[in-house]
Amino acid sequence: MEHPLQIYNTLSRKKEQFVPLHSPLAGMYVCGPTVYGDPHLGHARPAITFDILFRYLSHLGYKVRYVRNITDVGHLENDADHGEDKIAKKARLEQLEPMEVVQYYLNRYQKAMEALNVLPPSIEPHASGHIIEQIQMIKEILDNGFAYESEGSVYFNVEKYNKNHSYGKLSGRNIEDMLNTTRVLDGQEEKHNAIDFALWKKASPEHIMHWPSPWSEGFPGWHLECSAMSKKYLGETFDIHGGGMDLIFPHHECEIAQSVAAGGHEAVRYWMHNNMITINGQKMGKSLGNFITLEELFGGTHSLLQQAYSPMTIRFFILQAQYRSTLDFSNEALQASEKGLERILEAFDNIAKIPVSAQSSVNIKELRKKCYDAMNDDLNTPIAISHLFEAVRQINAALAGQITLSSEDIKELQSVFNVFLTDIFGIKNEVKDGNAAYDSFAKAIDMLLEMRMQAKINKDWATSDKIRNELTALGFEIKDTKDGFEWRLNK
RNA sequence: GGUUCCUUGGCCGAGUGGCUAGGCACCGGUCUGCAAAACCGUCUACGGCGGUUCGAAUCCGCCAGGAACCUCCA
Repeated sequence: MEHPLQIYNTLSRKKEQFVPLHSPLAGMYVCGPTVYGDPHLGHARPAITFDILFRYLSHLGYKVRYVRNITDVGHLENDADHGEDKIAKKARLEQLEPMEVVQYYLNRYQKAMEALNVLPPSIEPHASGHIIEQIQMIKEILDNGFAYESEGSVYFNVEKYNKNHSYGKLSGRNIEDMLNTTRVLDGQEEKHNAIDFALWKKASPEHIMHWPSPWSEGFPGWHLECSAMSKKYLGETFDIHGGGMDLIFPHHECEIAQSVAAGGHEAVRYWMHNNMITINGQKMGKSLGNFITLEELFGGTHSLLQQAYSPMTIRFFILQAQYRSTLDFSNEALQASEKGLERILEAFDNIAKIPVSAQSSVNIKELRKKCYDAMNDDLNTPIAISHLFEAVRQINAALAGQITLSSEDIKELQSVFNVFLTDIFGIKNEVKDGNAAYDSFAKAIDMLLEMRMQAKINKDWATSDKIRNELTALGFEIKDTKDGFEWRLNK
């Protein structure tokens, strides 16, 4: 498995050669959603980014175990250790069982992910299903002296941990700054220090989700679930941990502290973080209320949207930016992606129609390597896509007879598009793929258009226009070409 | 206020010292009963000022503007 894949490690702040701990196995853990609301465009970014990584590592030959958690308990509102549990609040407001809320939004999340052609992870563990593992980890941290109990809750002692370890190494901040700048919030008196974070919280009487523990009837802190579940499924040390950049602090910083405090060493070898999707230059997110749900995007039902954007358009849009850059949402940008995607898919389809020549008049041998080089450079999908667009121009030129391609080169083009566009980028033709009846349906349309051709030959413009107009009204796009016709069903 | 980062042509977005990414839009052309589409071509940018260098979008400094994190957030 020789490959020069470099990935950017947030911890070292540089690109590093990816060498898994137990090749050919590779383990990756990515922070999944807190399922208390509809998935929005922001959720699509990490899902697609790490889907690409999952697909690419698999393509390179690794046996990848991809764990993406579901947060269904412990994630509090307002401030990390004091607000109401997000799931519980939603359940209270809608008079549902918390698990009904979880199941409802989880179903919607998974449906949206499937539409985006995001492969399901190998394991999708729920925080609430791993209370025992989390309690065990708290015990280890307590035994090692890095946590303290206070009124039924257990807190991580950041100051003590920082004496021999570096709290803040991932996010690049130092504890003194944080002691000076961390706000003191009401109800935090039971913590020794404002920067300490909860491992276990005693449940208040109105809190409906709680479990027994040695300290109180309560629930685990948010940061703990990822440490406990990654350890359970990927081991004490594993390869990649991913998530959004906004999780670096405090979430991932706390994960590092927890792992070290419990097991004596860090768990993660490569930390990867995707950047945010912005709207008008600002982060799209719940707290700002400026998010657009995926359902609204697919249906074009949000007031900011000029039209509906298909899941593949969204996917392609996200892949046209490098994952560590912010990506600005706009109708213009989405429409550009939609057009570009159509063009690339059409060319992909047309590879099969290229006339076979004895020899190629151009050299396409470098294409595959260029795509690999781009992917190996920290998953530079926009560069890889730009190479595919260069190939699109060659495909079109070959179809127009301006260049010639040998059957070997045509096969090579087909193969490169299959590998990169279909397998690695996960781009599919939304009309055709998975539609078993498509062929029969397509032949019926072809038949109608053959009749229109005949009418045209007879200069029977009335009939020819009638067929075109009525098909157009049904959502078909009819194009006349030099010696025939083309059509496409607009979604 | 602290920490970190960003500023590329009409829009999105690659690019880390010399070899003018790519997509979309615009404009021009080809094709065409009409129409639409498609295809081809064109458009040569790097916030401002100064510095380093034979040479800077790319390195350094200052200034301006913006963002993320420091509370939950992908």
